[in-house]
Amino acid sequence: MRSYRQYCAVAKGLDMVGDRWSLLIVRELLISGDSRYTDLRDGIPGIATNLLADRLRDLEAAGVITRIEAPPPVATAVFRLTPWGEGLREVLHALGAWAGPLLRQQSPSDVLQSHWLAIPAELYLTDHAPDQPPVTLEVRTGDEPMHVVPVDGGARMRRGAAEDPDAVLTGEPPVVLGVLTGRLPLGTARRMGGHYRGDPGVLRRFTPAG
Amino acid sequence: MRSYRQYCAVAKGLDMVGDRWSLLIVRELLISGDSRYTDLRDGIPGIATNLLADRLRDLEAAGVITRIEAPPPVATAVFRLTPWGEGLREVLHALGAWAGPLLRQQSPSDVLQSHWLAIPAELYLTDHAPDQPPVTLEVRTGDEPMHVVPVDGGARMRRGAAEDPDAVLTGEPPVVLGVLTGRLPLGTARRMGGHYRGDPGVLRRFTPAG
DNA sequence: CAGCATCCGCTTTGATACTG
DNA sequence: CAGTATCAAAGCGGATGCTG
Repeated sequence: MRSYRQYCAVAKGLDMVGDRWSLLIVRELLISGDSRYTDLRDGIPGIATNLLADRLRDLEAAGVITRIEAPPPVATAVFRLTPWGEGLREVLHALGAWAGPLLRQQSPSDVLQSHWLAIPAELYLTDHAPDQPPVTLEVRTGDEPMHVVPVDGGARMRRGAAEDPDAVLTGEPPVVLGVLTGRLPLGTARRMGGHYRGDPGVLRRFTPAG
Repeated sequence: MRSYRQYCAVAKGLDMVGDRWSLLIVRELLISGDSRYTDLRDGIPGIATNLLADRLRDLEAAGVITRIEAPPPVATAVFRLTPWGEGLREVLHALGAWAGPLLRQQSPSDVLQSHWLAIPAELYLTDHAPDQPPVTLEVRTGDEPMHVVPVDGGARMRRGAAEDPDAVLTGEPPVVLGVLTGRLPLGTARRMGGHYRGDPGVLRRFTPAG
């Protein structure tokens, strides 16, 4: 991207990550950690392979990511956020929180990968009972199951099904997201096709307010 | 901008404000409030006039800004952030904070408008003595003077010179910014060409830590 | 003059094909 | 698997022209 050439923090930040696709690459690395080229391509549907290669070069040159070459036994290289690149978490959280209302309806042409929900969900999820034994909430929507677990005072949303979930939340993505963010009471969510099985306390432990 | 077509808060946010120049328009409206077309053009050096018109249309269609038509006595229309658009303040703050280190050196080709400093500065400035009578710190760097005043517990950076400043900070932009963010002690700043006149308590009242 | 719209050369993107 | 190569289409940047 051509620099804005403005001595301004916002403009300088955009010089680094304002290119199309760049922040979505950062999103994938924030959610999934170290990723191979094909992991990134799969996690960012729509990106052209040449642009992915271009952006990875740009982001590495900017110091946002590093390319970790594989250890000798013919493995494959992975990409990782630098500590500075990790600092973009707050930017993506702010942007995700701002754009949250746009997720209330889902366009038919929108692709959904369940792990993307981790960004808006973790913004709202907490652990209201950190001294209690840990519980697991499985979330089923989109292309793969996810599960929420308490992690030192907060909550994290991880990929995959839970081994022995204490509760399971199912439904269309906007409904599931509404429940997780505390915007939709369970009763309303049920009327919208949502489904909850297990101890309601599990949900209350993680979600805001009521 | 072509939509990413991903059911993801970050992607949806970028669909709205990910176009080149869009967030710089928001920056201007956040710092300066209601602005006319030419105010925006002057505050965003480098933007082509047709692109400014395009982006204003897009942002209005997205619900980020509104166009306020002038009152009858032939005035001129102004652009204003909607309440939702104001929510981008947190995004720009996060991005500005992340990109802060990039402002430690100023490239000779960078344009500087002093009011842009308000974003990184206000991130760090507070009012440590809200019950004391208000004081004013004038900041002279770049193309126009600015001044810092306490505003209910926090601090705001406003355009223009102060009427009767209690202290005046002068220097090259990276030095002034270093002092305001608390990164550079005054002694170090002086060695870098910075200049401070007035009660040192005024600076301490606003800046973090020491 | 403020507030655009049009035109044109250039760069970036998107889609697909191909390669080590 | 991890990219590079190619090329049409879209977007950008800069200049200029038009309209109240």
